[in-house]
Amino acid sequence: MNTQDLPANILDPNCPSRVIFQRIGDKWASLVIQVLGEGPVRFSELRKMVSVVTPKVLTQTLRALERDGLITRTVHAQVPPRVDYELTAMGESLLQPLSLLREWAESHVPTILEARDAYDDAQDEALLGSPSWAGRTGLPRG
Amino acid sequence: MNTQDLPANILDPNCPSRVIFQRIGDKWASLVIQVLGEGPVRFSELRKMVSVVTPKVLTQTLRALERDGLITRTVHAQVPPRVDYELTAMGESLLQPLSLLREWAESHVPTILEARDAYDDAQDEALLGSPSWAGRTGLPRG
DNA sequence: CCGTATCCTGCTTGATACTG
DNA sequence: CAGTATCAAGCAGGATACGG
Repeated sequence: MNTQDLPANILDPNCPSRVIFQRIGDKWASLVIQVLGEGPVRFSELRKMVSVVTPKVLTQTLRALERDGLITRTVHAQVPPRVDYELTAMGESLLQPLSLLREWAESHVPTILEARDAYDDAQDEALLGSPSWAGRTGLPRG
Repeated sequence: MNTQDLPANILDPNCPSRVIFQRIGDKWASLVIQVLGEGPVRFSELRKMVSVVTPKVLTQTLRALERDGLITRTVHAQVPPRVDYELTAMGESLLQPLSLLREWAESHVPTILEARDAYDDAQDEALLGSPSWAGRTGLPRG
């Protein structure tokens, strides 16, 4: 497998590479990964850190990540049950590309938000033809 | 704006950075971006390259990317209509983090697929207690 | 050629309640 | 504490048909 593969495969929805993109886009998965990037965390802690996600959804997320070999689940046989989740080596290796993406996001999100506002304004004007009425938002572009 | 922001914001589902992750996870958006990375492409070409996606869905994807300021839409007033889509500067800047992610995916996907298989096998055995029967049929739990 | 208009379906997400 | 079970809602994605 070389990295010079023709671009045809990345256009194939069946391309397994897509599974990663799915995980990234998953509402909670990427959050969990980044939290676990700082060390093992137990279930209840995870729930608290990731703004009160319901246990069902968190479990689904964790199971999916475990199935993909990105995290491990360790059950401590104790009277008060304790389960720790931790990144695997592969999971940790995902931290870097994820970080890069997060950095890109943080630095470009303001521009994106402005672009959306401008786009929506343009749509409004196109529909009405008369932008005489005062702008919706107090945020002019530029 | 430093990059040392407390990790609290990345855990907030309201954090605007999430919009990028959503786009990445979008079924067609990241594909379109990577296709457009090689130059402007017109609508029908895009449809062919990205394995026959329906026009509605492709339009949705393109509109969303345009609204975010990641691509531009250029209409050529011709007898046979011609519309070209092209990455903006910001869109191009997304190419690199995206590429990194794709490379990570391509190099780890085999391991992930193995992990999934192992996980599913373990589940089957846990349920049955007797893995004597030959390998799965490919369909876990009809 | 480049879309829009409808209608439809499955999956993701979640609220709520219950168990070892 | 760490989940599972059940039910319900919303929305992304898509099939099909039609319009500028």
